[in-house]
Amino acid sequence: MQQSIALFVDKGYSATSIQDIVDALGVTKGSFYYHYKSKDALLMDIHQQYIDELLARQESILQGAAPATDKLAAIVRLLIGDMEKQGPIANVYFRELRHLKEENAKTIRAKRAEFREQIESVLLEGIESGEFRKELNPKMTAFAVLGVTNWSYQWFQPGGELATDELAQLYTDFILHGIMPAQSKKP
Amino acid sequence: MQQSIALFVDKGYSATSIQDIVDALGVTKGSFYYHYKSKDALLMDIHQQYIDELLARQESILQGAAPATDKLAAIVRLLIGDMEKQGPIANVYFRELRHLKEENAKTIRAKRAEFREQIESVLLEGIESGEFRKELNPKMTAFAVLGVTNWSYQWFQPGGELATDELAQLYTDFILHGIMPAQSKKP
Amino acid sequence: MQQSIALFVDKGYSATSIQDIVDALGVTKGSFYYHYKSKDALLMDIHQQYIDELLARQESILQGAAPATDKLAAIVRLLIGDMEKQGPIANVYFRELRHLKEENAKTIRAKRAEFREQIESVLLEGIESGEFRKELNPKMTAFAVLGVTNWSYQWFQPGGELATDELAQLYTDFILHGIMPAQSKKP
Amino acid sequence: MQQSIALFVDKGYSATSIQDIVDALGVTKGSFYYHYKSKDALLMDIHQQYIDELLARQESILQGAAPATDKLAAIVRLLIGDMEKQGPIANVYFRELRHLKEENAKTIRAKRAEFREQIESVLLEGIESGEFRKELNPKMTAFAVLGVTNWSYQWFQPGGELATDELAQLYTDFILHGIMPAQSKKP
DNA sequence: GATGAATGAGCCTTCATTCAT
DNA sequence: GATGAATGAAGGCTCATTCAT
Repeated sequence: MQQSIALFVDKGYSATSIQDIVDALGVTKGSFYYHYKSKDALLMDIHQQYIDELLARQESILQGAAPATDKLAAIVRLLIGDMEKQGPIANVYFRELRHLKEENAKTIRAKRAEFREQIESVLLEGIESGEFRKELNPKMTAFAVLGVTNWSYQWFQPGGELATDELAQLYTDFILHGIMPAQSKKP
Repeated sequence: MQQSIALFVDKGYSATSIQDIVDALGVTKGSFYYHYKSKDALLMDIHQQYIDELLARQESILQGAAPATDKLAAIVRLLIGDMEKQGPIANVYFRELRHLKEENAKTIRAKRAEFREQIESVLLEGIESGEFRKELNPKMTAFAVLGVTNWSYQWFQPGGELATDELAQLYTDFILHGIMPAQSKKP
Repeated sequence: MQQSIALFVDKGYSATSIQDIVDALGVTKGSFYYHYKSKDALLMDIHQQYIDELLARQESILQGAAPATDKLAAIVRLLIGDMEKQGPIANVYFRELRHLKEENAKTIRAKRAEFREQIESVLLEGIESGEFRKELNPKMTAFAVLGVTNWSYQWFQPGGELATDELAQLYTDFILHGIMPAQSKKP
Repeated sequence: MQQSIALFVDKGYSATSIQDIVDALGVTKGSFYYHYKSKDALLMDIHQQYIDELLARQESILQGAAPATDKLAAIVRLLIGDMEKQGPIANVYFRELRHLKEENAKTIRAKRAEFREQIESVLLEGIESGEFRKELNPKMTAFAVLGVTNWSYQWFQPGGELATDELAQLYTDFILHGIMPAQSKKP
């Protein structure tokens, strides 16, 4: 799975052949099909593993009694924070959904929506508590947050000019400024 | 080209065959190769057409003498504003770069960087003029802006609950709040 | 199609690969798939061509005003008479039905039943006219007739000790003796 | 073997994989190869078991001192009589000979010929004793008998409108009428 | 401008078989 | 007796591309 993720990141799912994968591992195609039912099943496994972990960690953030501001910051850190380890798998997750067969895609899309709706509910919480601006559209703002974080998987190079922690900090800042009322900015 | 873009959006470049394209048009493969040298050349044409128009329109925004705030808002509108017409081509542009052959990819990556750097320069302008917060990292902020806008191509459905104009307005708001100092917020 | 029939006769449908077929023709696989949608489609074509011709010729036999005895004899000659030309295709037809996909198999089974029922109707005609024995079970007798004729495709070698005409004569004789009343045998 | 026969009947030898067989049994492929040297060996076992029993039973029919008419009737009953139990194996036997490797096929073909020649000899016996018509060609008539009986394996459904006993009776009748002189028909 | 036919490479998948455990 | 893992060959099919007409 590790190897296949690396290849999918590099060339895309469709353009990566089973032969590419098994060559990278030094095994044979027959062996691949002993462990996976199909190329599609492999892609599904990748998707499921990523989103399931993400949802689990999001839930543990939501269960706490922290203010919405802190919860949102934690979610941003969750998404960006371990890009080093999760970067490749996330990359596949964000790009290759359409190559799942419809039946599987439906499952993943549902979990994807769930994740986004949890962000919406944190935003709503913050709006009601007065932490966030009243005029925000929670749904669109959730998409904006996801845009900022997820887009970084397209360009961020771990080990480049910025550490992931620093990026997470910058973006938390940017997002919180974007949604908090003018007078209540953190010092 | 229109048809091929629609198919690339739907199934991805690799998973779309020339046969798919010509079937959708009711012509034959031979005919395709009369007009395009290769599948790759078609993809390059799509990329070039999109980025060239974007750069041209960005330039005309930059040439004005407006404040940085207005310029940035104009760029956001440029990216989101005509999603109805440009949505599909943008979708291909954002997803299929990796399938260009290296030589072509280099060209596009250069223009892509140019576009981003122009946003950086607007941000810098705003920081210097005091319109934007001093502590911003212009490069990372440029990526954040692009994240917010470009990500919308992944989920936005024209004709859904929100018009593109409204989305552009919401996101301009979100972004400007994110980068302007607390005390100078627009009313 | 000729070549593929020969190969199917020799090795069976499943054991004959597309490669086998195109090798025998000196073309390439791509070429095969330009002309046939699938291996299954080729098999269907073979079935359809055989049964359609058979049904057409059977119909022209039935339309005449001849006595049932003559009609039945004509059908036996129809089945055995041109084994030289039709032998191979008939062989495939009798053996490979199960490899058609269900949808196609249904079509062929229907035509097959039609052919048999026409034989039944000739038998019934003969029974009513007193040409054939009253106690015959028309359906089972139709199957018996088909057994005698069709089985010969499994062992008959054209150019062997007997000409097809002679075989047709022998079998017409055998069958008519089998179904006519004792007293009315032909001299 | 039971399971494999059922699968061969359903899909054909070539189209049935070892995996299919072991799946149906709930064991693993390794286990199959502990019991059978190869797929071909399994097919040979099936053939051998069927023809050996048939030959043995035929021999016991032939050893009696009954008239040819009775012997022939007994052989017809032998072939059709226990179609319920023997149907599936006979089906494989009649269809899959060509998938034996040449060396094995030769053995089976020899036994097959032997069985047929025994029928020929009964026919000859009957012709000489005056039970059967003088002008019969014993070889072709033997094939006709086998056609009537063996073809029934292609369409007969135990538990359908007719019992196997009744079918055997009908076909004995048909065949004997077909070969006996007009004046000596049974009452 | 367009077509029909062909090609060779490559694709995903399945196969019969082997073998260490 | 049985299993799990592997293998190399082959299978059906699709692909981007070419080219004579």
